[in-house]
Amino acid sequence: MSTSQSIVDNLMADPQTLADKVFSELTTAIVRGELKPGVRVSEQMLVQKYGGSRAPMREAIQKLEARHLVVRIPHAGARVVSLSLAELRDIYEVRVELESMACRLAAERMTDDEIAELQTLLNEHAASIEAEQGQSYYQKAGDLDLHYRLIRGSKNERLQQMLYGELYHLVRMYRYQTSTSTERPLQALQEHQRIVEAIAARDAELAELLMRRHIQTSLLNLERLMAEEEGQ
Amino acid sequence: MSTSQSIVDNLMADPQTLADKVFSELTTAIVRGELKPGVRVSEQMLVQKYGGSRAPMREAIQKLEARHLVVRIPHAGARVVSLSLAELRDIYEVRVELESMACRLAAERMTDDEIAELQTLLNEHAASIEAEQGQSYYQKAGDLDLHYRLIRGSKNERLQQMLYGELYHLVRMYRYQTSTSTERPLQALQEHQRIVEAIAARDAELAELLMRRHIQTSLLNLERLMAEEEGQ
DNA sequence: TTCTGTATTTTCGTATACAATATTAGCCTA
DNA sequence: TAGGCTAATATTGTATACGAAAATACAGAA
Repeated sequence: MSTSQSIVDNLMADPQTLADKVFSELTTAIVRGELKPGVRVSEQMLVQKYGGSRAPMREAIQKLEARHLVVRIPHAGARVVSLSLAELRDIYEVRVELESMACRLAAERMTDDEIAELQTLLNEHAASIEAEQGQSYYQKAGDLDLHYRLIRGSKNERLQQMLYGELYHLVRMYRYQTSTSTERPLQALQEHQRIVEAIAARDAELAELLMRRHIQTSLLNLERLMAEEEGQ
Repeated sequence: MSTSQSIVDNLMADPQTLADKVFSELTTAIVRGELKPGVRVSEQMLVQKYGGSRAPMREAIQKLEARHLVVRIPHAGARVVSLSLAELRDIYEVRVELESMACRLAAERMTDDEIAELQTLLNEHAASIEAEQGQSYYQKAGDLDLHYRLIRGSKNERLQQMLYGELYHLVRMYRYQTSTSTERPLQALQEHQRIVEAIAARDAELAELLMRRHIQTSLLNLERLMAEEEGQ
């Protein structure tokens, strides 16, 4: 579990340029909900916050735009992206397809050692839930950790880029915002266990199916939470 | 057929800024192979070519990076992306999944009118091939046109963004470069016809399957062409 | 009070200048 | 002659300045 946080949070190992550093920090801020959807992100503001001049700030904002974390309008500036429920469904629809695909490929391509590591990871999660010490944050980190490993297991670089770089930030962003409540950790763990079992059995089709259902369930969950939040 | 070219080539309707204009032109240049893979794209060079100052050129290059059309290394500059066969396979693997998904959704979500337009389009293609007047460029444009319409038919904005913005430029780039030869237009047309038939019958599963095969065939074709070119 | 048109202010798009880094060419040495 | 080191060059990263566009505030009229 010691590596979970780094895998989840460290997205840019060594920012060689100021623009990259700002981009990296802004990304985490947005994903964590410290910068809320719809909030303006002006270049001047970033200069005051991070120092330096406008040029690198502008570049950072453009990088955020490329990852769909902000929306930029010519001459009008950038705002933190604000997704409608319909857009979130679109994202999940694509995510389901890509991640279940990744799962299928993982079942075909992961080495036996890598699969063994998955099982170890799940045991740790189980212990963590049993002891109820990890709390929801670590459980979520653990959840992400497994998903990341499976995606990596697809051995398809482009697929990994699309899932990490395009979709996951947005998904995480809305999960952070909605799920202050504990997010059915036990059920999720059991689903994970079944998925890993299928992979261990090299049953690609089943693994794909189970992952598809797993993510669809989490969408239903997210919709419920958003509806509740709306109702408040 | 009159709209084909605009759909295929016009990617930015009205570039409100110089950076966007340069980005737009560079994109077409790279996709058409006028800027070959591996070629350096320096800011100074763009200033000389398009006028203006470095700032907007820099921004254009960053936009290209976001679309994976150039690779940028800090302090070292940008080069037109050069894909290995393995990377191209990764891209196609993802494309197969996303586009067959789009096809499935199209079968479920397109209106009857939209489907009727597909059939009209195919008739035009058939006539064009019969007359052999269109030549390979128009046939390719027509091929793309159908794919674009199906993707739009998915009614999933994010899916469209990913296919257009992330994958298609790269796919087209390598198709332009390899396929000087006529690219099995008749066979492709027949495959298209079957796909549209399935959509008209609202048989989503079949439409998905046929599209999957269609793209896999085109990958095989591309690999053959690249191998031939390698051999020269 | 609410809407609209205008003026002010803010912010962005672009131009230019300087600093830091990587590339390249040339020289020296083995 | 080949390889490595050094200096010159070129290119990028950043800073600052100015013009243009949009957001905002305010005043006046309905």
